[in-house]
Amino acid sequence: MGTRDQLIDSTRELLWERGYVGTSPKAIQQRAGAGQGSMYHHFAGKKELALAAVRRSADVLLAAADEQLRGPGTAVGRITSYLRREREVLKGCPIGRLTQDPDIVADPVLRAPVDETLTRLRARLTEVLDEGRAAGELPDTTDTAALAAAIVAVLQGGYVLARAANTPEPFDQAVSGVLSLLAAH
Amino acid sequence: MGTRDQLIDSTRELLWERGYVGTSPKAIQQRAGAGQGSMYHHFAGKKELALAAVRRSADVLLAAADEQLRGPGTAVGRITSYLRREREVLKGCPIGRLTQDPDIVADPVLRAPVDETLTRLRARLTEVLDEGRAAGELPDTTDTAALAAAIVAVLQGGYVLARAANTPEPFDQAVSGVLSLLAAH
DNA sequence: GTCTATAAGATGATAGAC
DNA sequence: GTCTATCATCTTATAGAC
Repeated sequence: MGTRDQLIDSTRELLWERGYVGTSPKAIQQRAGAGQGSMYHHFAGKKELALAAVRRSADVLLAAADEQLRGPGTAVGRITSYLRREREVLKGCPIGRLTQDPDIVADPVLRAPVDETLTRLRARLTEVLDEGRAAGELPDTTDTAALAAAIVAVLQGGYVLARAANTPEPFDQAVSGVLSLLAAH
Repeated sequence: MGTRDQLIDSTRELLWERGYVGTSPKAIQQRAGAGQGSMYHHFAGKKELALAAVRRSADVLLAAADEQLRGPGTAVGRITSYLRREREVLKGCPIGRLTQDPDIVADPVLRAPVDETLTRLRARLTEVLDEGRAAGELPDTTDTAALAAAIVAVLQGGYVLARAANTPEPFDQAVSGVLSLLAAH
């Protein structure tokens, strides 16, 4: 792996752990084992590097979601697999966490990939729910877009509760809560 | 209002807008209209001031939740009122957002009031759901603690989706999604 | 209680040698 | 491509006058 990729990966880790405001170019360089000159040769600055890192993390997130959502099984079964998949709950969501970063949200260029990722994730879940509704798993009256938003929100909010409590328990509870509602629907 | 209270209120605003890492003592002083000497006279430093600010915001949040949750009406009706209450969605949750702050989560003293607030909120919702279950609004088999976690998670995650999209729409969708599941339950 | 002065270290880059 | 200065500014205080 080249120095450029090392820099991107180190930035991805640090953005996940500390956010944009909490991540300094120096910290990125140290983790990547690169000097200042090297970093500023490959990237114009912190912002450009963050953009590359966020885009890569977004690709990874959507690919991981596809693994369960595009798999075999019923719609509700695939969504259950997705929600129950193993996660590093206490680390939170590498994309969702960026919405709490003032410098990310205030900058249209940095916010764009965050927005696009979560919007696509909701769209993908909506598709799965549409299939489930067509197959009779869900009532004809189901608002699939709203349900998709609720499911993604439970994930994102579950991370928040788990990090507050310093245990994955409330995340698991939230997932169980929404799944039992879904099953009874 | 005294200088001390001004400092706390300015810190509350800045923690909400920029988080702990993104908030400097200097910014607090400027917003409060106080000098350095004044701030360090009233508080030992940034951490102590943040602790006072978080505790006050926590009190406000729980009192606001009680307004709908302890009001009249059925359990599901009160929860609907709570979820549909007017909110500054794009600003996010002043307590929940702190879970994305590495210096907050890493410090047991700073994390404690965040944990306590969200835990109490879930407990309060669990009580309301227990009443609803006893009154026959919900099935006897309902796991009220899990449902409470899901409801709080939808709020916290709804904020995340709204901030990513820069519009309250996905927040409202997520709330609608969970409420329609709850109604059909 | 509030003010100004001072300070060691971090931040986010730029410049130019190699 | 990578390295080592260098730099202006910000950060988080402490010290002591008023």
